[in-house]
Amino acid sequence: MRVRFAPSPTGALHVGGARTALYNWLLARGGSGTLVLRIEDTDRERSTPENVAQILDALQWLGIDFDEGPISQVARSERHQELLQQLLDEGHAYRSTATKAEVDAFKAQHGDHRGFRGEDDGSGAVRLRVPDEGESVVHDVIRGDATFAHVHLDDPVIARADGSVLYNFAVAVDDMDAAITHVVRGEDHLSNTARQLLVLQALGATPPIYAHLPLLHGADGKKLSKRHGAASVQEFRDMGYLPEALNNYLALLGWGSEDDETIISADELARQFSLERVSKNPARFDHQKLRWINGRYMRALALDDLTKRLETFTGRSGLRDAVAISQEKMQTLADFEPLAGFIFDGPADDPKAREKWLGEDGRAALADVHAALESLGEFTHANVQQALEGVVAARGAKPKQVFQPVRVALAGTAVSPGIFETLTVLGRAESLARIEESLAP
RNA sequence: GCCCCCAUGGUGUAGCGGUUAGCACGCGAGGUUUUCAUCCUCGUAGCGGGAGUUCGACUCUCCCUGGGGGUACCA
Repeated sequence: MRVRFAPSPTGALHVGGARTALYNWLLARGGSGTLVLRIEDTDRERSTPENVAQILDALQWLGIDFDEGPISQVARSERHQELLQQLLDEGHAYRSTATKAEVDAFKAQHGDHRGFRGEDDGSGAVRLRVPDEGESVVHDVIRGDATFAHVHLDDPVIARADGSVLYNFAVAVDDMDAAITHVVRGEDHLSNTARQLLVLQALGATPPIYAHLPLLHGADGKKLSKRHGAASVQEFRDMGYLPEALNNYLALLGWGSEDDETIISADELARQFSLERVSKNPARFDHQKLRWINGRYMRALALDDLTKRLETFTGRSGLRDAVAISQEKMQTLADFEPLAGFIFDGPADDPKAREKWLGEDGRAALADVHAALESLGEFTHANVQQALEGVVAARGAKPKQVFQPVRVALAGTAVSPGIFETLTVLGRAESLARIEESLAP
């Protein structure tokens, strides 16, 4: 099996593209297949080296590696010219100067049920001759057969007037030359497949097996874009998602395992994945579920691993202790700063929290805590806990009446990791200093 | 306009002629709990509509409706 992922470098890698890449990768890794990466850069206007770099970066971050490539499509233009000339020589294609307006006029004249057929003008763009009779059938592993009657198809332009080839031609040729056995791509290419089949046929080549994946939509059912919070892989990375979580979520968007597992490792996915089980309907991207899955992965990570990722994500260092007491409270890497940033930056400023918990009673409790901690022996979790619980008992208060003022004194907010853990991580001196700060008039 | 594809709760999916329509997220109610989370329990909600085929349709066929894609000298 030889599969390929062929992104167009006209922008960052979209999560839809990431899923396509993932499915191809799973296919290759699940069997003993080969994954080829090809950059579809025939659109010289919109393709940029920066975008290529960005796509490569996104794939690497996701852990999607390839066996061959990246192959630049324009780098193969000599081969494209050769085959283009062959089609011209054999009469499968012709040069036409017909403009869009002329094509429209032709169709208006012949009615809606007649595709455009041009004359050989000897110059202009190259169009592929589509037979009037017959039909092209896309045998799709996921959808079954999709039949396209030739009468409805216009003779497609396969090369510009300057001779540079267009997508539908280049793709067919490159897949053929790379001996691709399975073309797995988005459903937006299904209609184009009929044209590619025609190119392949003119070339006398045997078409690969096709599988068109359902498209990804935003929560509103519209095309997924930045408007929906995030669309590119980099954006998800910046939002604090883990690549393995994103992969896991993406795999499940449009594919269901036979059992009902939700958290599935890449290895297991590769083992189970099959095109036959890919869903036919478009899927809406659900950020909440991604968050939940991400949280699961965050909690399952070894402390050192999570620490490393958070240090990379935040640009901080020495996070281990703070991470240890925050791990089970985070769903994304981005949750760390608001939850535990106070440990390094000092208390946050939350007037409402102070007002609510540092009133007369709160400050009295805080004073008791200060005294208890000051005279405490070793400043360990167990001792700290005992001390605070002692204050609760002595004051005849509810735990929260003592703990929350302490929390606000330390964190500046009413939310933080466990209070005993936080005190322990902060250490006696820092803890007392912050409490004194809150006690000061 | 024309061509193609799709249709199970709010979301992602399982189901592949006979099921109390399963699982997960979300949501709701409880429990655990020092906040927030986590965790546990229970609950909520679905086969778009209409004709057929069949003893029997979520499942097969057709139509409608809805959604999506294509129709570029973009990919």
